[in-house]
Amino acid sequence: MADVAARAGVSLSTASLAFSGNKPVSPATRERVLAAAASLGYAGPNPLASNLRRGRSGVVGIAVGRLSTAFRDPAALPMVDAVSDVLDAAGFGLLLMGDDAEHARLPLDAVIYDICGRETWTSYDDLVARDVPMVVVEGPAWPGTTLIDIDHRGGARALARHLHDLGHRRVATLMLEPSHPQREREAGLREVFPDAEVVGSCASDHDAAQAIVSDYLAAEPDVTAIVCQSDVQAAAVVVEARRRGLDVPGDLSVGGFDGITTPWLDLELTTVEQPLADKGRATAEAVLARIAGEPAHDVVLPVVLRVGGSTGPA
Amino acid sequence: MADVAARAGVSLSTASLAFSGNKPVSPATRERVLAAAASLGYAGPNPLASNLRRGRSGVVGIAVGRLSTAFRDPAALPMVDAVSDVLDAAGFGLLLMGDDAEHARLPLDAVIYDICGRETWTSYDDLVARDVPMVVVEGPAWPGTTLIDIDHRGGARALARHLHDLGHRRVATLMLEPSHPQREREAGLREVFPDAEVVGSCASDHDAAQAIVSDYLAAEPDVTAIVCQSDVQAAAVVVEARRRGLDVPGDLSVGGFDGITTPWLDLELTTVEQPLADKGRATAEAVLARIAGEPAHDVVLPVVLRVGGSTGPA
DNA sequence: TTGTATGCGTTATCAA
DNA sequence: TTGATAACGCATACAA
Repeated sequence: MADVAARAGVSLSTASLAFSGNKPVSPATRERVLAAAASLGYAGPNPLASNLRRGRSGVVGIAVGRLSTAFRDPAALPMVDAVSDVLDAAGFGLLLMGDDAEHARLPLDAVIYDICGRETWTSYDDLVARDVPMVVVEGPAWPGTTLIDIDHRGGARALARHLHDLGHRRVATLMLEPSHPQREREAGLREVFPDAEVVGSCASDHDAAQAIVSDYLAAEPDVTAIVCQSDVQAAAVVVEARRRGLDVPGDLSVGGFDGITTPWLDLELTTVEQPLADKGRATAEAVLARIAGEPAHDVVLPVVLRVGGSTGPA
Repeated sequence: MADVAARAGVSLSTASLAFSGNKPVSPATRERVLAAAASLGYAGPNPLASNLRRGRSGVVGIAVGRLSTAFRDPAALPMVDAVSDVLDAAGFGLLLMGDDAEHARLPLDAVIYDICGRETWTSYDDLVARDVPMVVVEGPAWPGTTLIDIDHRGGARALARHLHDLGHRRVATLMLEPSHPQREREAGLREVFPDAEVVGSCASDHDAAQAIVSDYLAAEPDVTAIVCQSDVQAAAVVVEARRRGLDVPGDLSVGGFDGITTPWLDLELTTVEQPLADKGRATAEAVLARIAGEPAHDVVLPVVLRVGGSTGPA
């Protein structure tokens, strides 16, 4: 930049201003600086130096674990997309993080924990030590973090009531791995069906869910409905039930969670629809606030029951 | 770090070495430095300063466009996962890039273009100007980039021959949007079926594919097989064919591309399996080589035909 | 194995 | 609107 400034006949600081626009520069000077840059093949301020001086990298980490696990469930995508949109607009980029502490050496302005069923993250302590702002999606909230959550319990309760209204009394549930969302949803379910049987628990993965529910249905259980904790699980239950000759919802009602579309099924799932994009936007806004040093309040977003064709009278 | 060094009674450079391990430091000194750091709450070298000094950020961009588009097709995930694994092990992180030029201000050591059907990226010129190494996945290769590709044409040809061997003569193809992979695959198909009819073209998305093929089948075309350019498309064709009362593969054979699993179908697709993880690893290795200033050679990976239950005698 | 000295390329402060 | 100057926090060449 010094060369560019010299070539343009201005000082280094003026050249810097011409690029950053942080203070007014006369159009003529700016023009000369840009021309000098072009003729010297200078592509603009070096991001590394700029980062050091400004104390900011423009990089926000998002901890999702393994991609093929995190994004196997389509419900994860719209949320991350929304985060990305908001951060992009503010000039920040999203860096994918696994859960190893090596990331401590990366220049992160903030970190998002998109919990995905995890309970702990080994990088937490490191980030606290470095004063890196953290935003946690779907809890649990740790000290110093901002929490963006949805109303798991209320959603689960609404779905349970819907089934109860349809006359169901013997209900089972296919759970996610132990986590804050799972515990909250189970609590909501048990407000209506205290004795709901547990089918099993697995990630939000078609194969895993189908295998578990296959074993369960083979034992010819005495239930009229299965409540799942994700639509991917619910779709797997529908597929498996049919494979066993059961009619859905005639013989078995199936409930989901998330509100994604399942185009490969010929019915729409009854599900608890969560505002995925809103969740992402709220997350990104909390991140930006924390980076700016402003306080960020926790958020709990509402969900709505969407009745489809996978549930019917008991 | 100066404070830590003072506290430990060593020089700044020794403290630096104690943290980086780039030169030998006596265990005793190192111990004292680390203890001093702990007692002062110093979490290790500031990444921003370290980055400037070393001329490297540890951040590698990956341009995939919109996440919910790029990762809607499960085939994209294992590849990115493999990239992430290799880069992680080398201390690099993956930053998701859309296609806007704002990313020019981010500290990127290299950029991966995971083409996903795109032909152009607006950030290319900027990155060239900044001398940022670029690796392009599935072409076309631009000047200065390293190309990691698969044998699209050979795979498509093998699938076409398989159908020809089964007696098929009237074959149609459902294409991806215009792109290097699509053109190569079409060329492979036409080596065997020069007159293959075009069903249409769309992204690798279930809904889009099903809509297109629905219109096509409604016209009761005179074909015995449909070759798709992704397994997601192929699954959609199977679903739609059955919805119309056609037996697969009795009335219609369907071929795919990618080699993913489709657990919600009760048959395995006949498909061209590509080495997704190998592709990711090769990509990451090319990135690391280019960052290290070493030459990186282009790569073309082989594919294999995997015969499943979606194709049968004409 | 440790210490001294220098500069990485900016941006911000302040004065002109 | 512009210019002089001082950090930003570290890693390395070199000398000891």
